[in-house]
Amino acid sequence: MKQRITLKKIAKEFDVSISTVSKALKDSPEIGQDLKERIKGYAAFYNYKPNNLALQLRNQKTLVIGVVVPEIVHHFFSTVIDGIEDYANKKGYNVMVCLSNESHSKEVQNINLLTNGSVDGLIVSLSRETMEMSSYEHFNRMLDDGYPLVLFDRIVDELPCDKVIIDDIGGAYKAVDFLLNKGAKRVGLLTTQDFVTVGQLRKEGYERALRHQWVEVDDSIIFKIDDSKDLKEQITQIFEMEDRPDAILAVNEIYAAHALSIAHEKGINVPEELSIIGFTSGLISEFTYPPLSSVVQHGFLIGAQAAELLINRIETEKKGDFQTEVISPDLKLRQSTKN
Amino acid sequence: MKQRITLKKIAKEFDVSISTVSKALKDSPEIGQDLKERIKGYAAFYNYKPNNLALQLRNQKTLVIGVVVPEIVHHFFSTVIDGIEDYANKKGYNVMVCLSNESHSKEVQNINLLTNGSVDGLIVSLSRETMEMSSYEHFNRMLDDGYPLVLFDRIVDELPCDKVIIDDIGGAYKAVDFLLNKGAKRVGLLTTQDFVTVGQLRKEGYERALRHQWVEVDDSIIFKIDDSKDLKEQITQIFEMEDRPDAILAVNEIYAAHALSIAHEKGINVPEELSIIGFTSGLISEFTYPPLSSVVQHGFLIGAQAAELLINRIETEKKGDFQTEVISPDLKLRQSTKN
DNA sequence: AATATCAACGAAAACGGTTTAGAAATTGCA
DNA sequence: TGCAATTTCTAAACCGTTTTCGTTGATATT
Repeated sequence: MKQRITLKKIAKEFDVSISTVSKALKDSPEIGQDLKERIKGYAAFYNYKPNNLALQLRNQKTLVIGVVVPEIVHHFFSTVIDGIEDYANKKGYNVMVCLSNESHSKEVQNINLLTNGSVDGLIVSLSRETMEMSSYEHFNRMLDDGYPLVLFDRIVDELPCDKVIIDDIGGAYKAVDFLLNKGAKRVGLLTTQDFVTVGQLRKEGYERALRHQWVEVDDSIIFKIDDSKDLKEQITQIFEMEDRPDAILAVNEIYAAHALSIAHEKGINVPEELSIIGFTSGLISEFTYPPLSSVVQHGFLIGAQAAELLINRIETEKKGDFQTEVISPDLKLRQSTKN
Repeated sequence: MKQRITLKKIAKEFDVSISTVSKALKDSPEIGQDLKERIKGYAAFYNYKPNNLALQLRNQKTLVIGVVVPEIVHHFFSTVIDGIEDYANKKGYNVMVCLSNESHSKEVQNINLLTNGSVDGLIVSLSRETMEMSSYEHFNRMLDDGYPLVLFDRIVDELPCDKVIIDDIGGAYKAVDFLLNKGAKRVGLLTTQDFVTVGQLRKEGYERALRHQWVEVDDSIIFKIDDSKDLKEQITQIFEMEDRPDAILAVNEIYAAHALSIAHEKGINVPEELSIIGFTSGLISEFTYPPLSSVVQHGFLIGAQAAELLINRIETEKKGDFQTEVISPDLKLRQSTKN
């Protein structure tokens, strides 16, 4: 790194003190007009920019917010980051992104690193491992240190902080309610293993919608995918059962898209014989055949909301009285349902 | 922000000097055993962590690399960032991501901000506006300041720095060559307007492959999409011409997916009557019907390569002798082509 | 007894900036 | 001429850390 120009160097050049230069560049009335202008000219010529680290150290704030997400190659998370960036930038903040890759230790490492002074606060979505282990000491440490924290999507009740979540129950309810209203008799659920919170909540919404219309919940058409096994194979079994569903709610886009393509292979007509709705976060649903009706999550909004909560905490230094914002998903109807 | 514990506070507590505390915590042999242990215990109890800003200021390095991309909600870019993160983390660096949103002024702002001391170097993919304006002074400034720069994908010859690009010509060549070998007689090109570099290069590869097999280039089946107009409408026209192509190379995933679904609507069989290959960067191609054969770009590799080049520059402080790494895309065959 | 060695710690500079309090030098005014 | 007021600048503290170079006081060496 070539030596950048500093106040000290300018001071030496003009044989004045560093503080004089500092004031001259800030156009302080304390400094004489001619000297001010000569200094400014010199600084402009050498493209002087104050060193951020020095400022951050002195001001005890960085105007940076840290973001830790399980992965970035995922439409939902990148949309959220987009929302965070947008709001943060408007407020003069920058964003530092770290990935946990679903690993607990990497998450701990990232949190510790960022809370060494590099940021003013953190927005986090928990890694899968962290949730499975229920191990949150790293967060307690940073909260102890006085760093504000906002959790989104993958949250946990134990941590005292602001949160932003999707109304998963409501989203699933909306979808199933819609399917029933369009005449579906046997609505199946294509979901994850039980320990995934999101899966639990969407199942809850699914069941509520059924009960609300006096339909009995039938566990034989609730399919829990094991991510460690072959996805296609597991989904295929759904269509090979004797009394198969006439509608399916899938808790994510990939499951929905696979269900659709396998139905296609089996010669099952969508949406005539089978309706499909998936939770979506990406672009896949638009381009399947037929395009998938979906429960769309507003990632951008979630990010913006999280950033707003965080920056409020940072700037007001208010502790306690934490809130949980709930963002409602919408039903986007395409052609995989009878509309 | 609650006041974090510092060396100074520990020093006051034990009534010793700051340097003594610093040395004690680093287990220096200069400090007596008992004092060392008492200080360490105290520090551990209060969860002491050295302030990063202070370290960065003193060491004149941040171990942070800045990334500026046009957008993050785009599978290609997020994959690249993933690759950058991966390599950078292995080398002990962290990543700060900023978005230009395709805007020149925002890009300038980001570059200026990051090169105020916050990072050790930058990885950038140019915004559309910057390319259209051919205005690169902000990069020249940062290069003048001695900051290393690596450009990827959206690059420009004028800037003296390392670069990482995709072999667009080769990718298009591979695809068209394959189509011809499988018996296609009229291979059309679905591309962007002329000013997009990527479009130009892929067209070049397309033409080379044709000429290499002694097929004449026919401008009437080179379709240049105008992004400001309706996409579907423009693509529909392709299938309404008298002598329509029997194969299409699309320069991106969206064009390819739309071409596929419109062909479907028109009752054109894929791949029997029409083969389609698209350049891809996302997940769409996997889930269309039929799944799209694609030219896949290795975003992760590109990111890792860019990070490697940058970190080398940072650590060796070598100037000049810049290299351009070319990453070759591969042909991923699915069912939209006769295989 | 004078000197060298050593263990254990402190002072101060350095990184690059801001800011408060104060000091010269100049001016204004009686 | 004398004093206050003003203009214009400097010194120094501060943010938190590392590191070089002392400085003690005690013990070992001759």
